[in-house]
Amino acid sequence: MATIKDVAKAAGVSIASVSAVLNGSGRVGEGARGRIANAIEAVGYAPNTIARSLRLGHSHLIGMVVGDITNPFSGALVRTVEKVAIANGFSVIVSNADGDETRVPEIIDQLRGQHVAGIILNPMSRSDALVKQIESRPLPPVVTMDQKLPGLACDYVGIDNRAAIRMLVEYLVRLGHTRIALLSGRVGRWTADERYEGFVAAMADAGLVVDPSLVARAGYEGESGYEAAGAMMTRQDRPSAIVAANNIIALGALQSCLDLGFQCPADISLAGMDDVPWSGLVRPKLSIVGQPIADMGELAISWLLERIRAPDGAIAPRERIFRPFFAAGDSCRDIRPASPPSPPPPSSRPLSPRPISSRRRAMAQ
Amino acid sequence: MATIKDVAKAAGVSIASVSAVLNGSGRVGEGARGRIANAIEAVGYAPNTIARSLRLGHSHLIGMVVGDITNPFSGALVRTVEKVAIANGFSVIVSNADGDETRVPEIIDQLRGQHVAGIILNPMSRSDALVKQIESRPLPPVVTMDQKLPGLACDYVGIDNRAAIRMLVEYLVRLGHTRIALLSGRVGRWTADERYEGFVAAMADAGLVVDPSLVARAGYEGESGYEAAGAMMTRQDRPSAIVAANNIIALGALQSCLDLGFQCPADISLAGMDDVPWSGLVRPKLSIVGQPIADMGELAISWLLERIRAPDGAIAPRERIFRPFFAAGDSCRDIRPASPPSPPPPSSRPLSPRPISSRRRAMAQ
DNA sequence: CTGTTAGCGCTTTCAA
DNA sequence: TTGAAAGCGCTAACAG
Repeated sequence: MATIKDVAKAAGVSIASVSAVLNGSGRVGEGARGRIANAIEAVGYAPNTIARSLRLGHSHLIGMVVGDITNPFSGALVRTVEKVAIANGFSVIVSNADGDETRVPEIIDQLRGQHVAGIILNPMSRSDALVKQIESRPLPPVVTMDQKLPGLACDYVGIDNRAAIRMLVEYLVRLGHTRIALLSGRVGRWTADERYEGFVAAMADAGLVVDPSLVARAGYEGESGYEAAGAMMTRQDRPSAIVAANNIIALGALQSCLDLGFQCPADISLAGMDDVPWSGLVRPKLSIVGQPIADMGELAISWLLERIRAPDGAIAPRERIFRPFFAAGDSCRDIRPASPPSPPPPSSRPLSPRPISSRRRAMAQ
Repeated sequence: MATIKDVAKAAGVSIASVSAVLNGSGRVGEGARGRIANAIEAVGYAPNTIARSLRLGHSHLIGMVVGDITNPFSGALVRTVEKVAIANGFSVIVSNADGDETRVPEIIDQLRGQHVAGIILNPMSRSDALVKQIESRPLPPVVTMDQKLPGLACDYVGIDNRAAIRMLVEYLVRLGHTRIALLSGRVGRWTADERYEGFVAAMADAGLVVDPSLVARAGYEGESGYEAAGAMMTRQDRPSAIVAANNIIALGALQSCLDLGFQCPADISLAGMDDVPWSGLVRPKLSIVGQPIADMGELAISWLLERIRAPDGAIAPRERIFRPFFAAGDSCRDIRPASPPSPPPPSSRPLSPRPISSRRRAMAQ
């Protein structure tokens, strides 16, 4: 591997000059600059970022902790973050907690060891181990997503989970539904708890009772949605509508209903959170509340880069709660006894039929 | 950040002893060992892997170059690779070429600069820039996926793309189709070329002519599939069946047909490559030829780790071509004049109705 | 404008 | 069993 020394020798200059050229400080003369550029090409030199990092005291690596890399939500987020990071000379280490929040602390220790310049963190929960670790160890700049981390001087980017679920519940209520089920993630997983609480509050505000047996807290995976929905749909007093707390659960629930021979929305109405790339092709098209992933990802990485560049403690903790958006599909039935054919959606964001490609782009960029 | 020096001072020993304890060389006495362990805990020491990497000449980072991180195919691959890598003490840097093969060389240079221990590389094409770079620069151990890189002493993991497309064509031919279109990726993109050639060969073997105007080489993105299919379907002599060279194209094409008011499979038959997580919920369910992603990812990272641990040049280049599998959906119509209702699928792999969750797992793990 | 040099934190000889 | 010291490749004073 060619080093800066080789370049210097090939160009007949000192390593300081090579370094200066590499870092753009204009202290090098035209002639030398040209010879150095040639030498770099000739010896196939690529700067050793490890040595540079050691010298500088920090790397140009950014750690990104996602809950589940196979969720298209994560993929879209990673893509956005990576794009901005690379444009700024940083690389991204993606760490996948694989749905298990207890893995977060060890992932962070790993990242600490890599001396990453900053971390974009979905903490997933507020486990004791995580809190303890964060309190006891120094951390690089951090931007949290999905869940706030109180007591840590970091930024937070998220959406209002309660409001999001509320939009879903209110939509269903307006369609005449009263017996509404909720499928959410496991207890202790932050967004799952928030969405659960939003559900309870919205139901109460609508004057409806929450049947505890119609609330499942099984997990964010497709299996969970499939099984929980199956259990509810095979009961005598099955719900008329199901709210799913994420995209994967919703798809699992839909599959379960179809497998059991139910029609959607004829027999069961279904509404979920988060967009999926091919939502336009899933039949029936799901009514959803989505998150502006690209905007969120861009803000998160921008804030992180600011923090990395700013002197320690110069930036006060910031937070931005994005507005979720509603997109009506045809997975929910109007079951009011006598009523106009269709109520207006609760949000201004229209859902015209558009090709999946553009919908995908809307989600991914 | 505490360094090895701080630990040494706190323990009243030299840094050499601390290092020895950290690395398990048993040259340190009991007493010293105990004091060092305490000191490490007391100062909250985490080894600086950057310094260690500089000293050792290599990092515990693995670079992974994917074609398009938003393609669920990539997500599943990353997940598998990362899981195995972490279990072996490595971290993964994910680099996204974002569909643009000309970005691969610079990505590799980036990774070289990071002094990654190895690279899992989807070269995407065999561009001059890439070949030149690979010939002229030293590279860490490499395992290529999707496309072989001749002349490089590395391993290769892929599938037989021609055979995969052939399965699709033969399936359609058996259903009585003769006017079959192909939507593939751009010219120069390896898998796209291979799949195109497989298509031509399979058509010839079936005694069918390839209508050049029914072959699109627009790109692997959903937009491409949408537009190309739209153009073909609005012609007078539209095809009776379309073969899509990847999952995203297939979904775009399906959306396009539906938007134009065509029924699938009544008006148009559609078959594609690669599974998608929610394939069970897309209506109609697509007939596809898939790749055993998890197996491929696991082999790739295992081979890479072997190469990283082996002395230079100790392992001869290996390659493994996985068998693609066929999974029948109901997106293809039998248009033979008088015939039995349905032909047997060309492969033994059954496609029973299964919940998306398990299908997802089948794809992702 | 250019070169010399002191470290960044670590591992690893080599002496003691 | 221990410690001193060299040096991985780079950047940034500082000296010329």
